[in-house]
Formats: sequence, C-alpha cells, structure tokens
Amino acid sequence: MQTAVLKLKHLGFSEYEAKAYMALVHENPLTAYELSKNSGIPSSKIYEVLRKLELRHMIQLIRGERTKMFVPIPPDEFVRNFRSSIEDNLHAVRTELTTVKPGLDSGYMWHIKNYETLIHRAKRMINTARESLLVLIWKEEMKELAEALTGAVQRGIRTAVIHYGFTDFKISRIYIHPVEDTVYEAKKVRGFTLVSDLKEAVNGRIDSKGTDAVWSMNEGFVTMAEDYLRHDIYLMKTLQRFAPVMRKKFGDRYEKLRDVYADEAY
Amino acid sequence: MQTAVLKLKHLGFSEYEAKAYMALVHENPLTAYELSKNSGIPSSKIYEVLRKLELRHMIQLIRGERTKMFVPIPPDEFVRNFRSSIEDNLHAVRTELTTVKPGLDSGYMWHIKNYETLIHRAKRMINTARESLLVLIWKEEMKELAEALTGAVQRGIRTAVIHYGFTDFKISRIYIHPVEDTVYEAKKVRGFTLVSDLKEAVNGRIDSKGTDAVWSMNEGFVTMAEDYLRHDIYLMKTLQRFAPVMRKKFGDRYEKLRDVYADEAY
DNA sequence: AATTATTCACTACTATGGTAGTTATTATAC
DNA sequence: GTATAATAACTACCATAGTAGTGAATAATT
Repeated sequence: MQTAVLKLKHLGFSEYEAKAYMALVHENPLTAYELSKNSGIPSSKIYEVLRKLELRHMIQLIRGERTKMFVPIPPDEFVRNFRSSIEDNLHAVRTELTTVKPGLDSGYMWHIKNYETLIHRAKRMINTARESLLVLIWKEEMKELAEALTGAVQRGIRTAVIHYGFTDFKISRIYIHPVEDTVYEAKKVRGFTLVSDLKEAVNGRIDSKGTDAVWSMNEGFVTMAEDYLRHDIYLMKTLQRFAPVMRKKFGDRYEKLRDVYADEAY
Repeated sequence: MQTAVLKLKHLGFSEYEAKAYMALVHENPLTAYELSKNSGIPSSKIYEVLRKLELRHMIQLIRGERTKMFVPIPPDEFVRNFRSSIEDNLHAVRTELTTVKPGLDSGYMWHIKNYETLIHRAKRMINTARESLLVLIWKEEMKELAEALTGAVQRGIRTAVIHYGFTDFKISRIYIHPVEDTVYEAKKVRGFTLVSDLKEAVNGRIDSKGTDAVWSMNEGFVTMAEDYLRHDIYLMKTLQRFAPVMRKKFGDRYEKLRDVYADEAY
C-alpha cells in the first residue's frame, strides 16, 4: 500500500477514503466514474465514499459540463484543517484532565518494564525536544532511534550522543565509548539514558531478562541523569589524552574509532 | 456524556477506552475490577479495553501487592504523544502530496456553494491566522464565528471587523455599518468577506437561494478583498464626520451605534 | 460466604471492503 | 441504423471485524 494512504488511515480514514482522496489530488477534476477507475475503488462504492469525504470537507463537488465532478481540498489546506481540529480536541482533553489531577506527573517516577514502551517513550521525547538532548545508547537502541535523532539534529536541537561500541552513525556530537566486545559479552546488559531539555529523563537497562527503566520529570532525577552523562563525556575526553595507551590496548580499532569522535565539547 | 470522553472519541478512541482512561486519571492506581466499577464499563469488557489502552501507550500495568494494577499515562504526556504521532502522519501526507501537485493551490479559485462549508472554511482561517484578520460580516455569520474571532483577538491577532447591522459583540476594532433594516430586508442578501494574514481570502454572499462564495490565495484576489474592506472602513470613518447628518437620518439609533465604534484605525 | 478477579459465550449494531446488478446516455464500429 | 462498447450514476446484498451490551462460569482472596 502507498505510504500516504497508510498515513491517512492512521489519521482515521478508511482505505477507500484515503485512496479516493489521493487519486483526486493526483488528477482533478474527475467524475465519480473516472475516480473509481483511477483509484481502484469499485464504482459501486465510490458514491458512498465521496459523500463521506464531502462531509469531512476533503473534497468539493463542482458542476462539470453536464456531469458532476469532484476536486480535492488542496493537501495544505487539508493538513491545516485536520491539525486545527485535532488541536481543539487535544486542548479540551488536556485542560479538563490536568486541572483535575495536578501534581502526579512532575515528581512521579514511572517504571517501564516493556521494551517497546521504552522505545516509544524515547521517540516521543526526542521528537518533542525543544532545546537539547543527551543520550547514552548502545547500537541496538540506536537502530530504533537513529531516525528520530537525525531529525532532532536537523531541527537544530543540541544533541550529544554517547555511543557504546562501534557505529557508523554520523552525528555532530557523537562520543564513541570504546567498549571491548568482551566486556559487553560478559555483562550482556545495555544501558540506556536519555535526557531531554534538562526537564525529563529516562534511565534504564536492557538485558536478556527484559527491560527495566524509569522515566521521570523529577528534578533530582533529571539532574542526576544529566550529570551522569556529562561525567561520562568528560571521562572520555580525558581518556583521549591517553590515546597512546589506548592505542596499545585497542590497536588499529582505536584509530578507527577516533575518526568519528566529536570535535567539539557538549 | 462527559465532554472529555466525547473529545477522546473524536480523537479515535472507543467510548469504553475513553471512559476507562478518564476514570483512571481521576483515581489511580486501580485494579481492573475497581476500574470497571468506577467507570461503568462492564467487568466483562474491562480486560479487553485495558489491553487496547496498553497497546496504545495510554496506561501502564504496575505490580500491586498481589494483584495487577493500572495507572494512566499523565494527560500531558498523552497529549504530547498523540500530537507528535499525528504530526508525523500529517507531515508524511503533506510532503507526499504537495510535491506531486504544485501550483494548483496558490492561484486557484475555490467555489463554495454550501453554507456549512463556508463557515467551516472561515473558522479554519480564523483559527490558523498568525497576524491579521479583516472581516466583513452580518450578524447571522457573526453568531457562527464569534467564538473563533474572540479567540483570535485573545491570541493577539490584529483583527478588524466590519459588522453590518447592530450587534452586541464586543471586540477591539469593530466597525458597525449602520444599515437600515429596510435595505437589508429589501435585498435579503448578506455579504461575507474574510481576509487572513493578507494571504488568503473568502468572499461571498448568502441569500434565500443559497450560498455562493469564492476562496483563494490568489494574490490579486486577496489584495482586492483587502482593499474592499479597507475602503469600507475608510468610508465609514468619513461618514462619522457627518455624524449630525447621520443623526438626523438614524436618530437615537445612530447614537447607540456610535458607542461601539472602534476608537482606532486599522 | 462474600467479595474480588478473570474469562467465556452470545447478541446486536455499525462500518468497511467486496461482488453483483440496474438504468441511462453517449460514442464507435460494422 | 443497429449493435456494442464505454461512460455515468446508483441500489442491493453479503462477509467480516470492531464496538457495545448482557449473562454467566470460574478462580482466587478475604
């Protein structure tokens, strides 16, 4: 299925509705009949679908020569419409709910015991960060979050990543922590820490037994996580000074690692 | 039904899901059984509902003493989550669709022949305006759009309203156009013009036969609409100078109208 | 024994996707 | 000039899945 159709479905449209709108955007104006052919929607369904789209203000009926024709609301306009109505609803929910129960969130420690939930939470934090991101991560989690992180960097979010083990991932400030595979192999535990905007943080570990993480906006917790990462960066920068010693220990592999070292301090 | 439940339904949740989440926000943590009682959801359905909510990252299972208990994701967090995923989808749709068909929108003249569509469009324009709004309106449409306009003014949008006929509506810059009822009665046509951010405009008329309006981002069209309204305002300000004459014509009624005149030029 | 916790089974309604069929009008092909 | 595609518009029917509503059957706790 086309990605846009899929996304529209996520936004709550039926497949037929999505396809019809897509087809109309690609070519218009069209009669119902033409649209049914272009979109692959059975002609028997097309009228029902068009009615619904019109109700949702996605398309508009215009007078053709002698037949009814349809044009789509321009995508830009649709996006603005949709966003605006969603924001209305979200705002209403938010005000109604947050006024009821104040105080749970800010100091609350949230336990996450599910890997997917952890990744989901991390993604949201990365995507909604406004200023800064501090990350300690292993390659497994990096695979899940690389896209979101790249996006954040492009958005101009100050981003520092401490990556345990080797990676090809290129980002302005990435500090490679040269962990020997043996160490990792022995422990079989991956740490994961993420601090966003110095306001909220997750910290956890993932091993064969599962996931165990804590999320919070608690000030102490966040500060601690932040210090932890800063400290790690500082440590690595210190280690860099002992490059010769390192080289002895890691050999060529260390050289390779140095190439991707960040040039600038966080 | 509670408004928040309704809003959540608008956002795509089922009634049970909405109720369950609401109830959990109001009191937590709760066991499934307790929740079913508090929320009015049949206990036979509560587990299924909870499973779905967990999948959607709306709630979280925690270990109680010996029974499973549930806590909601804090509303703030939920709102951020939800918005972020909607934005992702919208963005994807937008980029995929606007790259395909460039140029339709900007010069396109959009005919609106449906009253509801006109109001809908106007609302969206008002709600998404970033700088300025110029409105020519009659009381019928004012009733539909008053809330949106008040919101815009509060948001700091420069707003000028030319209102035909008398109104109680209070807004910083409202110019009352003293139309005699007879004139209106005779024509039975209401004009409506809206210019937002000097970028897009709708212009139309509503009468007993129906609605006929045009929306466009076409530069010439927008400029024209803008000029039209400015000119009307200018005209009225000039008329003000002839207050004595006006008073003769409209008598006491005119005095009443003057009270709500805007004090400042647009 | 009563409350709490959880699952199963079944009904009804609605939305969706899919297939079939009806009725005109308008081209074009033979 | 009639046959036959192709276009256009619309109804009816069916299977499936999700949601809502009801009743009841079991466990496990207290």
